[in-house]
Amino acid sequence: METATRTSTRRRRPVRRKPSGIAIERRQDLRDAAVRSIAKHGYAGVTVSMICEEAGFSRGLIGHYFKGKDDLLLEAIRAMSMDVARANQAAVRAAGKDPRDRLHAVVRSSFSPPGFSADQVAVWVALVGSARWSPSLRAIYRDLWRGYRAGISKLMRQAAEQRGIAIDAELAALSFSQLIEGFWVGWAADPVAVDRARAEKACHLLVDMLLSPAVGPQAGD
Amino acid sequence: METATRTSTRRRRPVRRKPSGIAIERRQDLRDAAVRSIAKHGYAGVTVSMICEEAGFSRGLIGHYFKGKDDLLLEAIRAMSMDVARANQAAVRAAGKDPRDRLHAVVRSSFSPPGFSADQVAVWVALVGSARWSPSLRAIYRDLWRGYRAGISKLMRQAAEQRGIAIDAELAALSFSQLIEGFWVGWAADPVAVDRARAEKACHLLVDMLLSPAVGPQAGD
Amino acid sequence: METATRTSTRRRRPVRRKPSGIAIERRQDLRDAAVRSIAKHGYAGVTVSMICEEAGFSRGLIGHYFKGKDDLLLEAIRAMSMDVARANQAAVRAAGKDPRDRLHAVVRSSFSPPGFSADQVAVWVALVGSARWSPSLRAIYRDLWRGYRAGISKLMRQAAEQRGIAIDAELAALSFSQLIEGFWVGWAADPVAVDRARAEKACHLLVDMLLSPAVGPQAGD
Amino acid sequence: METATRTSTRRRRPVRRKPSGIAIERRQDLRDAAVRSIAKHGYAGVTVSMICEEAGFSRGLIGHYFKGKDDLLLEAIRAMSMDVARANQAAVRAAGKDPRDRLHAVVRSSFSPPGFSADQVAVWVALVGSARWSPSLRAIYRDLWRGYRAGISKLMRQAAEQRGIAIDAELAALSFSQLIEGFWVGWAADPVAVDRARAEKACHLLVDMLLSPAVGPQAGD
DNA sequence: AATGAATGAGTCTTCATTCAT
DNA sequence: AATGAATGAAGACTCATTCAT
Repeated sequence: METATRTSTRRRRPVRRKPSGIAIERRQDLRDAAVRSIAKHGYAGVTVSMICEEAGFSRGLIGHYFKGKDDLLLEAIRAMSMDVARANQAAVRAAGKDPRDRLHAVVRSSFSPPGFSADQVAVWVALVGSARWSPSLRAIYRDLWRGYRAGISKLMRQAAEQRGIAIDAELAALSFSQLIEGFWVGWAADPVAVDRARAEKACHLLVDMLLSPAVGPQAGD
Repeated sequence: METATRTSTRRRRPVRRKPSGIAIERRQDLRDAAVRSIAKHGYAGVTVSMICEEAGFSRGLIGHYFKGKDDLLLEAIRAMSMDVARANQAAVRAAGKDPRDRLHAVVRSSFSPPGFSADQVAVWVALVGSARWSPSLRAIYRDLWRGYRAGISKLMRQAAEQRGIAIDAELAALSFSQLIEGFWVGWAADPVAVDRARAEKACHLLVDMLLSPAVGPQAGD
Repeated sequence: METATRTSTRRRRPVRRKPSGIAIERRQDLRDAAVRSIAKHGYAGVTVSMICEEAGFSRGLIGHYFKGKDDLLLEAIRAMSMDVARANQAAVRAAGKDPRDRLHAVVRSSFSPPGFSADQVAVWVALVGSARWSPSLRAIYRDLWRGYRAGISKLMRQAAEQRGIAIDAELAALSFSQLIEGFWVGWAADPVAVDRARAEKACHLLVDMLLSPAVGPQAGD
Repeated sequence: METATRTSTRRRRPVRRKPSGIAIERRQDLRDAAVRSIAKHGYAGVTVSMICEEAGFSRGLIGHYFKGKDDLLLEAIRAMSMDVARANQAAVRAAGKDPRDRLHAVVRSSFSPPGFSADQVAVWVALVGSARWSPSLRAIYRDLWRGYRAGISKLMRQAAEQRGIAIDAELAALSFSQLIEGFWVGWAADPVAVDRARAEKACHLLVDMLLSPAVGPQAGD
């Protein structure tokens, strides 16, 4: 229904705004439930009821912690993205200083927990399959990949320099990121044909090939 | 080749011919309109109204030619898939006998019309983003890729034999297919970062790397 | 849910837009049902279900003929307003040329059908009680009264000139309009205390008093 | 006089005193906040959250002091009505003994503080616009007007006797009350067209006209 | 064969109320 | 006494499907 414009006068200071601990917890509960629900039913198939049931709360609760369904879904996907990104970063740091080792660490991280799980891949595929038609999802998607590729690109450049070869690091990073993404979406839809272990192996191989002298993407091609 | 977009020149309400001919044509009209609608609004965002309006018919018409919305959408995606497959096959045949040439021809075909168009990629992404949660879509997806990979695998084996190298042709085919799919979904969501020409270049490069002695996936690794 | 922006390409001409007779009829049905429903339950108390049931249709029908509940309610109130205005105009025309006769005719028209009915007064009161908080309703309200007062003001001026007295015609018209409105809202809430016949009598009397020499609102006071 | 708006200076969370005193004060706080909220959002648009926020308390507090939302709203409107009535009574008393002076004092009181304020008029209009559909509101409305008219009627009779003219005092009082109410609702929805000062002037004029010999409502007409 | 009118199920959202702390 | 977390009912809206013309 149409609402009048707020002609605010004499409003007292709004009652507390600080997310009060429990609020943070509930938002987290709902985000997690949303991730699981998206994984189970797809981005379009998920309903508020499903999420709340999954979280163990009543339907109306969502309104207390999120502006609406979209807001929650977006936050859930953002959180999942950040989890994946964090897992990669941790893997990189744990791999030592060598750029080539770090690249292989990213590959491993991309196909094993905590950066890779059935739910995470499913939500990622849901994101992929919706980003084209939703500006907000698209923004999440782009930001994540662009940052990711920048990191990979840097590692590629370092690894190439170290080995004394000249490569198109950006193109290498693009191949790297898209091969992983290709395996993710392929695995989500057909985990039999797109075996996880073989996918990882193929990615390791790609790194090796890209960093082989006179074989990888020559700078200035 | 018959692409979905080619039909855009079809006139509304064509003059009547044989009843059966009309039926075939109507189904075709609706399928094409469905493809365009999915490309425009996403798989979940498309409505019967949109499709019928896009096709130039009234809402109720769909019931005369399809069991329902899902039936139409499935057919539309199936048709799109077959168009893409046909384009690849034609490209392969046109490339001559050499298996390596044929692989490069598939790459070219994967990033240029008639096997590659904005609508086709969009619908493909819609398929990818829904296949996990729809048995029917999953079946379409799997059948297509499995057949595709079988063909690529065969070409990989032939090319390797020809060059006297031993490779894991299945793994090579898997990498090939998933890199292309990775580029497709990346391009759909971020065509700026995932440039079409560079994507194609990266795929050509992958073929070359895979078929390089002592670099590609060694059989028995 | 979030929807993508419409990237229209190749859209065919939309299928017919002409309100097809039956559409006009249904809109009318729904408008009438809305007026009755508002009269029965108040502006805020009315629901889409009530209106559709009152009209004898299913809940979903409203979406075919109106943008939504607000749209329908607005149209209904607008239509009611115009009915009242038309009734007044007809009464004025039927009253002959004399401006004083015409003013009395407006009074009569304001308290007898077709310009006055329980439903019309109820809807008017609903409008009065919501206009302050709804820009759209306010616009309807203002337009109607301003036009109304302009007409009354003109008649007042003519009647005064005819009788050779100088009055503040605008103030007279304002008094006239607000006395009638006061009686309407009073009658709606307490028809026993605010008797229709006595209300009409009081309004006739106001006209006479306003047009009495040396008693009414002197111009330039 | 106690007006609804005067309370706006009350501090949030006053220091505790006697339990009963606190309870009285809380009820008062909530009543005042309800009046302001109704004025701001309309009778139907007001929510418990709004009122509690306006009062500076948490949502749940209302349950401690009122049976529910309706109970609070009713009390708030009742309080506002009584404020207005009290303002009129005070004005009458302050005007001296002359009945005609007293009537003019009521007019003045009806268009100036503390009997007239934007919030009070707004809440009054909310009452007018809901009374027809709510037995409780209707009762408040009727009681108030009936008492009011009885007082005006008495003054009218006295003033007429004093001046030696015979009038229909009830009808005069009805005109008086409904003209004022008409101006109130008109001013609420269109304060530009229904100017406060001109409204007051028109009401003073009505009193004079009603009390003019051979012009006003003759007893026995 | 084609239309578009009508239906009703499904979903999101709002919000008064309850209640444990 | 006060808070705000949680519930669940109610209502608006969308849209696939049916069907009379």
